[in-house]
Amino acid sequence: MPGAVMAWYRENARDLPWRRPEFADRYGGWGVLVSEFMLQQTPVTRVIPHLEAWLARWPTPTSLAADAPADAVRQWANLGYPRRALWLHRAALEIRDRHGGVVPRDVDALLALTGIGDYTARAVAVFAYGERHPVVDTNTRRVIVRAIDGRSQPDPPSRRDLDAMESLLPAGDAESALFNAAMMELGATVCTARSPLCDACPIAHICAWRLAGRPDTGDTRRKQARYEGSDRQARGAVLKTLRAATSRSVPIEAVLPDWPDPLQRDRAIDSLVADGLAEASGGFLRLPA
DNA sequence: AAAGCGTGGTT
DNA sequence: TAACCAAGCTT
Repeated sequence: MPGAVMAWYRENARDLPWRRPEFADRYGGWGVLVSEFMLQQTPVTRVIPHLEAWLARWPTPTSLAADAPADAVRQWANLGYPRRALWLHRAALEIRDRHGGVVPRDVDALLALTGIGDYTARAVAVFAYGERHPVVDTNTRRVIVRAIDGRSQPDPPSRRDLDAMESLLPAGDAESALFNAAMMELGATVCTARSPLCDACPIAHICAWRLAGRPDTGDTRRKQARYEGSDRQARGAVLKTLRAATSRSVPIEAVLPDWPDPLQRDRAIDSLVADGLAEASGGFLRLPA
């Protein structure tokens, strides 16, 4: 299977900034690290412009570390999950203080950085430094569960995913990096969650799920909670006003004065402060200095 | 270990 | 239109 997927990838990979040879100098350890933070749960097409702007402003971890977390949260804009901006800033501090300003290539050192888990650590080690590790994201998990297990949707991430991918990995470093990227790409563009394009799939002939008639095998994934009216929506609205504020501090009574549920607004402010995404003092609220 | 965490595009 | 979906991580 790896051979067919890699051959398909060579012909069909999307033209993305970090894949362009002329941008290779921008996508070393730091460029890949920033891109992977942004890509955690945010679609590629929304990430690209923000990624280029971020790297233009902060071309190194040390340059980001020299600015305030508030600057990172503002620059993050509407990418969503703003604590990623906070965590990325924290990781930059850790890289400056523990690694001399150089993004580490060792998976365990990467895992020890704030905001980096099993996926991101291996993605940096493999795509930035060419090491040989299994890189498993939701796309790869979906391809594997369909092709091998014959089911329609993957289970939540687990240690087994890494083992399954490891057993498929080609022997060479460069080949294994290509295969990791190819599996993600196949899941992202062909073996999609909702309407897979099996006619365009390079491994349709050996796919257990397709050969079984694409049964709906049930979905063990968690359902996403309703957003409209949620605390998350309230947090998002509070943070949006803090980001937009021209003066850096906002009187607390001026934050969402007309929010339908004042208790929910207060809860949102408190939780943002608890998360370090906002600071309250003297009746004012602001992004973290 | 299950739940919480943004935002916007697609179906 | 409401639900689904998107290169996950932390507690």
